[in-house]
Amino acid sequence: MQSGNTGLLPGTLDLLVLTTLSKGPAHGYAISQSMRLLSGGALDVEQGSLYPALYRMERKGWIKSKWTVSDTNRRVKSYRLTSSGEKHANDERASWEAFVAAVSGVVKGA
Amino acid sequence: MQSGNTGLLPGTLDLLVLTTLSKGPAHGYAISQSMRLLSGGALDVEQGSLYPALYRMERKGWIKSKWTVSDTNRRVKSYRLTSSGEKHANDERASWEAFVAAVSGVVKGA
DNA sequence: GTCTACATGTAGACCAGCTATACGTATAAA
DNA sequence: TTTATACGTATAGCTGGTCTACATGTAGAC
Repeated sequence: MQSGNTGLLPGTLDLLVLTTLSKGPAHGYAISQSMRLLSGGALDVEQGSLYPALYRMERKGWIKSKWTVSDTNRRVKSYRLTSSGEKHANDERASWEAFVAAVSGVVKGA
Repeated sequence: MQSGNTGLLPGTLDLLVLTTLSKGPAHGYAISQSMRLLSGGALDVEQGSLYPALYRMERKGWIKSKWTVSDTNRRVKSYRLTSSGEKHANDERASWEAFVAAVSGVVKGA
């Protein structure tokens, strides 16, 4: 069961994850926590959304994974941003901002 | 072939259409033009996206259609917002704004 | 010895949106 | 008069990301 998102996530999840990773490598669980924290609790990305997204992005070469041990002493899969991913994140951020501006244009009237 | 949107539309299209209709009844083609105009050309909603969305929303009772004749002397299907649709539009706008704030929180870092 | 938080993973379904195409009309230009 | 173009509605079929729901397992606290 999720709390915050209302079907708006599609298309934004990649940007969210890539941005989070741009602050440094992290594993899946930590990424979801980080997103929840930074969004003030509004964004609650389920595992069933997050993990498939991570695989997808790794397939596309935007991120790379490596098994390590977390500071909580658990085996975790740590992801880091590739340079290709960094570039893609910038593109996505630009698109997102343009889109928000466009929607605002409509919602606020001309 | 579309120009502006990059997969971000899902979840926002309803809000866009309902908001457009909140300014007065309009037919499909006019709605798409209106959205393009108000977004400064950034939003280009294809017929294959718009018309199914209109049916969906009519099924849900948010809008109502009626065949009329446009000022260009053509048979057009004019849509108007119902009170239920108006309420829903407000809810969607609130969700959208909350979501934008949440994403901004992540993208801009805390 | 049990409970909770941590952590990864996947099968299956859902469904909105995209592509592509079809059909048709009013009006103006050639 | 025929052609072109903007106007206008419609739908079949695909794609693909996300959500639901479940399975599995460990570290540390109590």
